[in-house]
Amino acid sequence: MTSIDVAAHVGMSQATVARVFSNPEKVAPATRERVEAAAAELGYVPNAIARSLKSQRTNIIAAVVPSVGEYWQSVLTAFSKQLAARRQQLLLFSFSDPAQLEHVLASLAQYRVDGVILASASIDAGRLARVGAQQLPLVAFNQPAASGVVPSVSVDNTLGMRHLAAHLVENGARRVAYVGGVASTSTDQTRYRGAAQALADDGIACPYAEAGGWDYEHGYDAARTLIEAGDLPDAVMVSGDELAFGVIDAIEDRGLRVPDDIMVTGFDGLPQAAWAGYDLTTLTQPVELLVEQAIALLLEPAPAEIADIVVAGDLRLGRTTKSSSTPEPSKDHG
Amino acid sequence: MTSIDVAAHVGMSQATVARVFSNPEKVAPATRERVEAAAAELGYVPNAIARSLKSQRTNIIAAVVPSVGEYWQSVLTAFSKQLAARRQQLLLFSFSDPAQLEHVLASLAQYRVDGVILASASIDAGRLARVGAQQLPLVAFNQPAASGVVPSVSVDNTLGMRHLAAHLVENGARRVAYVGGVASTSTDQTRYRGAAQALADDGIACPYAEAGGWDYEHGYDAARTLIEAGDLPDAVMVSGDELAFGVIDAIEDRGLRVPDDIMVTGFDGLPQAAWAGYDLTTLTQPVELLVEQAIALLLEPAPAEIADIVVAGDLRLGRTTKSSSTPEPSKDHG
DNA sequence: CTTGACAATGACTACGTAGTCATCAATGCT
DNA sequence: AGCATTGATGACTACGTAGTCATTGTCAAG
Repeated sequence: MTSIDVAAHVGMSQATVARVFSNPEKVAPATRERVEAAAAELGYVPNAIARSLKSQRTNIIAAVVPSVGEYWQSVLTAFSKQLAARRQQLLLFSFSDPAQLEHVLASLAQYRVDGVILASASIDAGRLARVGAQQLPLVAFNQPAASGVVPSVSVDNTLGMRHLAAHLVENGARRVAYVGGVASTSTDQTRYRGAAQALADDGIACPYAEAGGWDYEHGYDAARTLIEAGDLPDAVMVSGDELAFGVIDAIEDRGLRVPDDIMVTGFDGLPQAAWAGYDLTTLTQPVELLVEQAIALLLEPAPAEIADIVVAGDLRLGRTTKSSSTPEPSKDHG
Repeated sequence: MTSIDVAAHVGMSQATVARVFSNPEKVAPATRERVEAAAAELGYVPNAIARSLKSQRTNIIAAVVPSVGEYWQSVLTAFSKQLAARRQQLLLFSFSDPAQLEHVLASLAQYRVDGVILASASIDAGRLARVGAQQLPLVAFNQPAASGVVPSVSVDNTLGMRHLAAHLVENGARRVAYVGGVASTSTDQTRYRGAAQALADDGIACPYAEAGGWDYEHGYDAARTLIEAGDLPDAVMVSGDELAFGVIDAIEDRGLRVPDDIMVTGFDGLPQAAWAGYDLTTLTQPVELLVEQAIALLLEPAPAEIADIVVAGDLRLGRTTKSSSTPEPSKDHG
């Protein structure tokens, strides 16, 4: 079924049929109705492939997203929703191993998408620059390393961790440990920096331990190692919520209590953080807002210089830290 | 950059350049190398849009998936991975409200995708039939209602619930309540049927309570209502894992213990079910296998009759039910 | 009644590729 | 040497649409 078939059916030219679907206001109402009726009858639907070839716009945005992790899944959902509202489709390129990225980016290039969202902690600046050198609109999502190299949108990792650290110190933390995800990622680095700096202001050290991944299991294992090493901290700051869930479960499986023995903070603000079973103190990322900014950066005419949008998150207070309303009797001063 | 530009650059015809990228074995090695070198130099990448128009194959599979829910996210991930392995791309159409489906399916029709995966509990048979009437390959994923109407792949809901019910009865359950997700969905109906039938075989009733949704909050609220009504069961069977997490937290928030006071079973086998914090007894869906079957159904030549693949899941025993190794002293017989 | 303006429509073409067929050279065979 | 076979390549075209330009018809102003 093509526009030519419909045209033949109503005895008009293909051009008129095409106009009915692309510029309806340029067609006489009576004509339009006849064409629409015929199209419905014949089951004609415009071919987006052909339209894309002619118009050089696909109305498709590609998202390059890690295939694992609760956080990325929620981001993906937000993108899919907001793009749908803008009549754009989402072509998904997921990868589980950074090594696959080359291949993913190669196959991505074939589809002449209108823009690309690059969301992964594990792309280095060099590769980013190479991708950015191509013509197509691009935005890096939550990748501090991309700042200044390609247009990017991120939550303020450092500020967020500062808030969490301040909250911990206010509520009695004196010995703090940090559990990172993957030390080589800029996300991990900026988050740790925020935590370490804020704690240093209060004269508190913040030893870093790398979990080696961002998932529950890595968090669980890292916490177990930490506990077995003895010399327990009174608070653990964790680089991500999913890791933090593992940390909490490991602590409680060892018979210790959260927050009484050890306080725990996360980062991301996953839906699960609000679940009663965890009720995690964390930094909630304004995902909808971040996504909105990212899409705007892609679809609206780009500014002259490379945009670098950084948005602050919100502190979420849960049961995994003591609340200031029931302050711990402090040891050294009122 | 087009194949014509590359052809001009090496002084050959466009046809030869195109062949290098589509049928390399039909081009002399020397020629191929020259073309490839020129393409790399000029940054030429074949245009998938044009190729699709010409070849009438897009190498794109559309997935219509609800935008909410842990379960669907894991399914989506599996599809994206396995399709990538088959050199297919995934065009994502997500929707949060069944009312959006009409619009989603309409915009889906414009992209001449090679196949469609329809994954949602909330599509009725009538609509399914209408979609199936179109020409394009289609497979319904985990939608019992689709059975016989369109090709479909599902986990065996009824059998799975039978296993769970048997496990409960073996371990002392005598009064069982059922918490469903959305009663009007075929998924909910087939699951409840399995539970009710298996329990009826042992002379146990299984009153159904509808949570009204599939997420944590609905599970929490449903369990709270159940508890407040008094007359507590000794086991609750829940239609989905995410619901079950809410049920567990609600039970424990009321000071009751799982499994000692009330046992809980889920369904799906989400990653979180294995988390130490919940360690849920559930029916693990073989998602990778289901997805593999679904893709095969799409990409391989369809059989004459409408395929209806049903795969059994695996029972996962967690701490939310008592284990038969420590049997409860039975009340009426050995 | 003529002319200019404008609305509605049609003829034509380009978008970039891949498949069909034709052409031509080189090879193997009798 | 003559001929069939094979391999490599080029010319050409179709895929389905949307934009450009030309054509036709209508109407109002002069």
